[in-house]
Amino acid sequence: MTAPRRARPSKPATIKDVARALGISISTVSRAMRGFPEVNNETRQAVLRTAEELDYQPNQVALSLVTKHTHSIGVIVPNLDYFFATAVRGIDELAIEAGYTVLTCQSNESYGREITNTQRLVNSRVDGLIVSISSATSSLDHFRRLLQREVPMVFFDRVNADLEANKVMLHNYDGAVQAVSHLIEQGCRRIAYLAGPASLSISNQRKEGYLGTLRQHGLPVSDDFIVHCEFDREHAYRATLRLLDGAERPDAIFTVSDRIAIGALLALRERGVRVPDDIALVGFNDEPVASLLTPSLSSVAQPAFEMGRIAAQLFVEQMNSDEIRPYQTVVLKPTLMVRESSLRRR
Amino acid sequence: MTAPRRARPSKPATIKDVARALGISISTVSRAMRGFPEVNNETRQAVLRTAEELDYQPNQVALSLVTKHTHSIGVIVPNLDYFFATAVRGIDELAIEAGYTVLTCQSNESYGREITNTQRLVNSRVDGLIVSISSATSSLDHFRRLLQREVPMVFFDRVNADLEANKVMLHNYDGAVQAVSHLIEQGCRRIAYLAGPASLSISNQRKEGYLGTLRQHGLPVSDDFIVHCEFDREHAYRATLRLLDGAERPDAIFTVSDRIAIGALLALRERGVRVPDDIALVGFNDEPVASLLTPSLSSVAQPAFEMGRIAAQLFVEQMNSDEIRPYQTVVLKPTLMVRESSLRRR
DNA sequence: TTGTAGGCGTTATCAT
DNA sequence: ATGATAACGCCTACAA
Repeated sequence: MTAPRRARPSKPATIKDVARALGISISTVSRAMRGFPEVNNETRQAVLRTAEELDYQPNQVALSLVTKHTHSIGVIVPNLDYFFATAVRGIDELAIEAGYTVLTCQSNESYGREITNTQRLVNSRVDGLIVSISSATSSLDHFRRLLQREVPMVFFDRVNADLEANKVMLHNYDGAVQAVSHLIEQGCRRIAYLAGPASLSISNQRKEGYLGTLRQHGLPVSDDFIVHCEFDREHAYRATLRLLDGAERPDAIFTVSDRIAIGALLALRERGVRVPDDIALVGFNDEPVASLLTPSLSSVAQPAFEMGRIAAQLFVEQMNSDEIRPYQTVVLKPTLMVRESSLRRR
Repeated sequence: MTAPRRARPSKPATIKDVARALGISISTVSRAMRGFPEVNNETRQAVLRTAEELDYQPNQVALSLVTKHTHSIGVIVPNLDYFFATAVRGIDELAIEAGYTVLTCQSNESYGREITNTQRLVNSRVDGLIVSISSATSSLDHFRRLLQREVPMVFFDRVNADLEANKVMLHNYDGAVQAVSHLIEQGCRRIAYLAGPASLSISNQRKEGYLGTLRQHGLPVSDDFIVHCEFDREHAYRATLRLLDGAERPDAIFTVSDRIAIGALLALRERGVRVPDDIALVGFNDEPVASLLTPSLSSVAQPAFEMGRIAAQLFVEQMNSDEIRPYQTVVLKPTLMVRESSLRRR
């Protein structure tokens, strides 16, 4: 009785193995593999056949060491919720077309993890980075260092104004304007804003849009109507309860994301507040869940997939041009999806 | 007027730069950096300081070429929906603890993309792969080749019985048993199964559980009550309409996933079928959306995060042991979450 | 304790 | 048309 044995593992064939098998030099193999015109046709055939037989695949690691390119893009996102998963698909799609492999890491909304991810990816010599900044990120030095080295970088969605780099983002201000204008049209006058972490550009840009719209319509603004909370259903739930227990009760809530809107909805349900009659509600992101809620949730849609594609597009362009090009900021248009949660029958 | 100029990009420092700056050899630097005991303390200090100043980070690509290890795991998933995103987080978490970087690729349920992803990751010399098989995958040769080379591989969720490798999966049969038994308890007798693609193990294992339970209760089984469709709301919607228009109408539907259950729910709503009174409904995966639907959706929960962690655990164990170990299959327990969609008031 | 030389798999340069 | 050789950045003998 012999011990169970698996097929003997064979190390991957190298260019040397192919050369030796044919009794020729590795340079010829290299040239044949890459389709250089100068190599004799019969030689080429022989090389290709032997490579096939030996299942020879060029070692990308060795190649990268020489060329300084890995044909890979490191992507760092705070999480993989619906929005980011969709954006990553967009990045992925264009990247593949352009011959790049996408390596996705999650920072988990952690500053430390973001730094670790950044460093590991860079040390693994990805050709560059596409990043959406974590909500906990307090300093941008880890990115600045790379930008200084001209490592190609594109930021998307959660960008920072101080960073000189290519960016793709939503016109967050306009998204808020659409949402709040709509609520005002529906007769709402005391509109609250359930914001995300104060550190995030998207939180604040949407806040500006919210404030601007209120002012434009001559509506009062109050700090009590602006509540910050984490991107998390539970936090949103509690924040909403605080809002309901405040001195003045709002007649509408605009939230920075659908996930937060859901937390709000649960709180409202529990308190027996009718939506939209007592309090109208508008979310942000237009996740598929929005249309499935009862009442269905009005939400500001953003083109996540396209945002990803464009980010990858900018990245590839930056890679391919050796001249120094000015940084671009692409701003995408939001679209308000009106549903039951904000439609008042009059 | 001069053209705008950015700070001059500096190439990353190499071990040579550090050595040269100190007038010592690179081997000493190498040893000092890695904390070898034999190196003189003053030398070590000097090296560390200079490395810091020059911002020297070892080039992982060069390192990999020597060591044959990249300390990275390639993960291939069909998509990044809630289940897979959660599982990837689980993989990520354990991998980071163990010092690995996770590179996630989506096959987009495409056989070709799965092959491409596999090849690219392997050519980039990831240390191994953690895979959930795409629904379109028709041959497993691309994986078999790697297994033969003893490339560490772990399959999860969508596994294949013919593959000799480590696996983590749900007890799908039991999940179906729980769901169907529950429906029978609720008085349902004509229970239909809305299955996913027939090529998938999870579809079929759940089908076996469904059939087994019906037989055990002496309930008739009928092919008309088993409908396959893509993992997609739209397909599920149409499949449900077909089901409703069949000769005999079911009084319950068990679905292979929540996404499909949602498609079914929309079809039922549109036809004015009351859930659960006319037709009870049970989904699979227990996505967060399940509890938010109206009626809230009963669903078989699976520990996605834990599944990911265990997959990574198996991977790391396989990496760290040089003896040939038998392949393991870890089977996790499902839990039925009962909600309104299947609870009949009697 | 430190330095030298060879090698990892590939490409590029210069010969032949 | 093909081959030899240096180089990429690092590690691991082995030598000093």
